[in-house]
Amino acid sequence: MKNYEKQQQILKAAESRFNVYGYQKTTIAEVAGDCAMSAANLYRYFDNKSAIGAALATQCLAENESLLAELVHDDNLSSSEKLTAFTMKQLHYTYDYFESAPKLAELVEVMATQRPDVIETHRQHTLVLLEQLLIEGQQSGEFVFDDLMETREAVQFATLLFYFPLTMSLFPLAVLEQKATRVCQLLLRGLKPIS
Amino acid sequence: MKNYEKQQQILKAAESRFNVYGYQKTTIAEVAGDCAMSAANLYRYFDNKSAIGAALATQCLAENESLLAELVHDDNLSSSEKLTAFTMKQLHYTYDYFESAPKLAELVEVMATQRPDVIETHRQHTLVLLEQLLIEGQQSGEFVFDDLMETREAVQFATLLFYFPLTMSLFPLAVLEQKATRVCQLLLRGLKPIS
DNA sequence: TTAGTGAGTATTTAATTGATTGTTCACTAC
DNA sequence: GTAGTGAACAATCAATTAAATACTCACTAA
Repeated sequence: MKNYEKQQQILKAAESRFNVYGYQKTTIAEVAGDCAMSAANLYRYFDNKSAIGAALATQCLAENESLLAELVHDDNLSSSEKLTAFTMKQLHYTYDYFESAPKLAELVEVMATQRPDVIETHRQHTLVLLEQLLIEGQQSGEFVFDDLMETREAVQFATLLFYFPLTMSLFPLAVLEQKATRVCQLLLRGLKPIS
Repeated sequence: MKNYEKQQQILKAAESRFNVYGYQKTTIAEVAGDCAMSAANLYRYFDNKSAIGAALATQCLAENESLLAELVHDDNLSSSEKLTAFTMKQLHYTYDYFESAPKLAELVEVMATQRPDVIETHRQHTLVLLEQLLIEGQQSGEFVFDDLMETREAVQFATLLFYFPLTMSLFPLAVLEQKATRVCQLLLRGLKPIS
């Protein structure tokens, strides 16, 4: 499809701009100009500016999700190790992002208010990954719990703070790492079979 | 002390104003006027506007702390019940505050940026209460854990989200209650002795 | 029909300015 | 010395305006 290629071109141009100048400071006209087209024509490929941002944010969050999925399906780790690594990976991913690409972090923040569905979808995806992790642990006898749905949400909420953008600016990374480790330890004790 | 009484008078006047018009929209001149003094004279009792806000916020947070302390020292509850109730109480306190006194909630938000020490002190206080709760549970044999300091912080961080002002606007109360219950259940399983 | 455009509008943003307000200080009254 | 004040200053806020920008549409070219 020609359409798809044009969309990708636009997204690429937009990403470059967003990276350097930030979401709010780049104009549709500039992005269109980079693609050698008029602003009006760009609207044939995206409904509005938010849609471009949402597409990029989704892409960026999907990248994170695939890293997490890799972890969940890693055969060299126990389920306990995976759970801790899962939280740590999200923590580091979020933290590094806010350090190395603060302008793209701005994008995520804008999306959080303008397109909460993007963030919510991502939360659902990580919830599914967490679910897979828990099921695997249960099947191997490493974890014991009653209700899968309740447990996955309990784990997510208990660790949600560690990849909340706001938290990143409140505590230094070392502190967050330490606390996250401890929370995971405690959660794991709660998931282990009563031997 | 005369000084102390004047301070209290000022705080009372300020609180009334803050409650109705909010922190940012009330002026020092107005508060001073309510106390039948000039703005200049008010500065003999408080260094600046933030100091008045900080004093009120501290007072407000101390009120919450005393409710929590009551809970921790309640003889009719098991330690497990206390831990859940502890989290729930903080959740409801924060939520109700943002519902019923949104203007005072604004005060807390302003303090979070202008006077983070006020919030941090409150966090330390609840940490001490949590510590007492855990010690009691350990002594009664209801809880088992290695490191008290690590555990109290793990519990606090795992439940911190439930009384984060930001969270209040992201999820409805019913959802937060449900998730908090589940997180507490999981944490309690981790604290229980391996029987 | 599909890809594209320039001109136009309505909504956001930015800049300017003027008024408020937080804060200080020299000073008075007792 | 203690409690208080009005006047002055600098910083902040509000209102107004001007400019930029998101988005639409009638229209063209292939």
